[in-house]
Amino acid sequence: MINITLPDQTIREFPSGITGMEIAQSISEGLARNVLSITVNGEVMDLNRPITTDAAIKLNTWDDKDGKATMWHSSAHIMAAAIEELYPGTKFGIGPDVENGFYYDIDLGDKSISSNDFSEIEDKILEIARRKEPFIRTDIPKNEALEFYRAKGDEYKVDLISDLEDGTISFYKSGHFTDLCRGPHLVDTSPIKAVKLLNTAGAYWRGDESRKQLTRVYGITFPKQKMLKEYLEMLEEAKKRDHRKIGRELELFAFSAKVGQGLPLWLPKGAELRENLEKFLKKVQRKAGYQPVISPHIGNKNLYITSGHYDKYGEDSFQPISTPSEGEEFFLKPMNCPHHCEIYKIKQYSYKDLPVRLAEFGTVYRYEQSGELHGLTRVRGFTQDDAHIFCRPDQVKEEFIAVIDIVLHIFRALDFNDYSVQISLRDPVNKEKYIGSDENWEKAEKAIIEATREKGLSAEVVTGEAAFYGPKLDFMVNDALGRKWQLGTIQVDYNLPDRFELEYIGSDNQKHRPVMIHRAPFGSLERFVAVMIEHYAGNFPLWLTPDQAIILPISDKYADYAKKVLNLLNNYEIRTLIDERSEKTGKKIRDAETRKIPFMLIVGEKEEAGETVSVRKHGEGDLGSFSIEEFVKMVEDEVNRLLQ
RNA sequence: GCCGAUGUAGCUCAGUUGGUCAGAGCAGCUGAUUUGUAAUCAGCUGGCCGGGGGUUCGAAUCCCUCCAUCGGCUCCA
Repeated sequence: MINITLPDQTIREFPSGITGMEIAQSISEGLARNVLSITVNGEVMDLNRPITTDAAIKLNTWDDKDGKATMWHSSAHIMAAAIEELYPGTKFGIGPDVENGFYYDIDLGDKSISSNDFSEIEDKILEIARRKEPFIRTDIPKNEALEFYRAKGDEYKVDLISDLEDGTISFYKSGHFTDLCRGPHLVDTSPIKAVKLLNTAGAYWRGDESRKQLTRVYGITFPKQKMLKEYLEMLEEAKKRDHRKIGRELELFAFSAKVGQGLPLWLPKGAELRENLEKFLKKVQRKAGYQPVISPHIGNKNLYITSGHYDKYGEDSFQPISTPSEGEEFFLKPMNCPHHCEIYKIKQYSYKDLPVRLAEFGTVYRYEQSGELHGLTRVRGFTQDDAHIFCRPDQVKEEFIAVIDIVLHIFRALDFNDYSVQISLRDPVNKEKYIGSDENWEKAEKAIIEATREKGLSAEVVTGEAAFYGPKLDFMVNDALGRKWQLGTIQVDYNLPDRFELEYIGSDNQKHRPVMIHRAPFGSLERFVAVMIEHYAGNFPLWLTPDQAIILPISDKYADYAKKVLNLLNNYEIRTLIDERSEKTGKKIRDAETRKIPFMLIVGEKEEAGETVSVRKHGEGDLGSFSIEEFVKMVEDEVNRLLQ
């Protein structure tokens, strides 16, 4: 007999060799019907694998992440089986589950699949699912496995197996389709009740640009038809929040092919929004001891040779601008840090002067690959809320923590709760990608890890994601469709101070090298605004929104009073418009609601007589009659409440 | 950059197998209306059907190419 510990810590005795499915059946009929996989001592396994030792287990259903993962992983196999039936000769790469569904990378030879073919494949998947094909696991010695795929002519699987350690390799067979796979899988295909193929994409074999591009087919499955319907509705809703759509509707920004792709044009409303954000951050930074600086949009090639950017990115940048007579070469500024290093060098600093914090909303230009451009989140010209802190080595941790505080303060003010934190370290096996000594890197990475721990942030550590000059702490958020974007970033850098030979005079009257912290809480204003638009679905907080109120006169007769109200509100610095069209009030309200203006002030006979406004709040409705002073106070109170 | 898809008025979209197929709604303009909490009525303007080339008696529709956009991949200082 073995002891099985259930998630509620109760321990039950079972005969050795019992399976997950049998345990589920012993608990309840319903659980047995819904269970998808089992986690045994932290490892997700097939429900029909015997358990032979004492173990802590968890039975995973659709409501568990691991249950969904098992379902989707198995679905990928079924999709592959369907594709193999419909497109004989297809070769298969990898087919994992992902956050929302699964994909399979396939090589169709000279054939291709497009969304027109999806319904045929979906039907075939459901047909296989209904056959209730069991997933049968077999372990095969490595050389036999290689033989199997060599005979089949599937070079991708041969490639995968060749990289595996010698020994036995597990395979799963369902119906006619056998796949190299670690598992785990469903007991059989029957839980798959609804399927939707989402899109196809090109994907390089093993993520390597120099290798062949396979066709990646994305799909998602559900145990109930209704869930698929809900998922598709959710996707539709998410699309409504897309910043590209709202940006057009609210006239925030636009692109022009004539100006150039990836070069955003900020329209008046968008510029207002952005300026409000900038004002907010400038205030925060001034309080935190930052000094504004301004540097030009281009810089001499030598500047970037010194910084190392030329070596690293010179080839992939906008190509240099040459002066007509001297042939001197200049680059469009891709980074502010080299300029800020030179600003630091203008003056001699004592150890008592540090830290020096130089801040600039610096617009930078980077040649992003055309296929990478995406609305405002990935552009070729953007403005960083950049600053560089030059400090003594003993100040690094304290300064780093202060920056984390600024980022968190900003996220809190903007109601961004759903972010993740990532520590990006150097890839220790590919050191040639980076500049600087091992010693400097170790110090920098240690500083980030310690500061993050001290702030109690739970950060994911990813190696190989560091900048070429130093490790980073990145703040990531998801967009409406779940795509991850990096916003704030804080980087510790011992290398650029070396390259620029930055110095300060220590208490020992000797020259010392400062440490640099690169930091940008928003990251890029463009990207930040994009994410903000999606976060608020265009309903910005009152202090940020371009237009805070709109006055709606009932008829032309009250135009004079409306203008009087406008003047009063302007004096109180409430951003206010008037809708003077000879439209009915209902129409004016509708249009103001569509424009997502927070307050509508309706003025007619009563209001003029009583020196009041009738206030309607966006999305909420009529709030009743207010004197101008009362309304102003309400606006100010709300702004203060949001910004405190 | 790569794979795939898309591109019709400012916006959202119709346009059957190439043959009155250049349309609708909203927006805009003009006029009427003077309006009380999500759409007043009427009239009108507006498009080289992304650009260029080709096939055809004839192309929004088929082919080639370029550009842009969308979904991914790769990249992201």
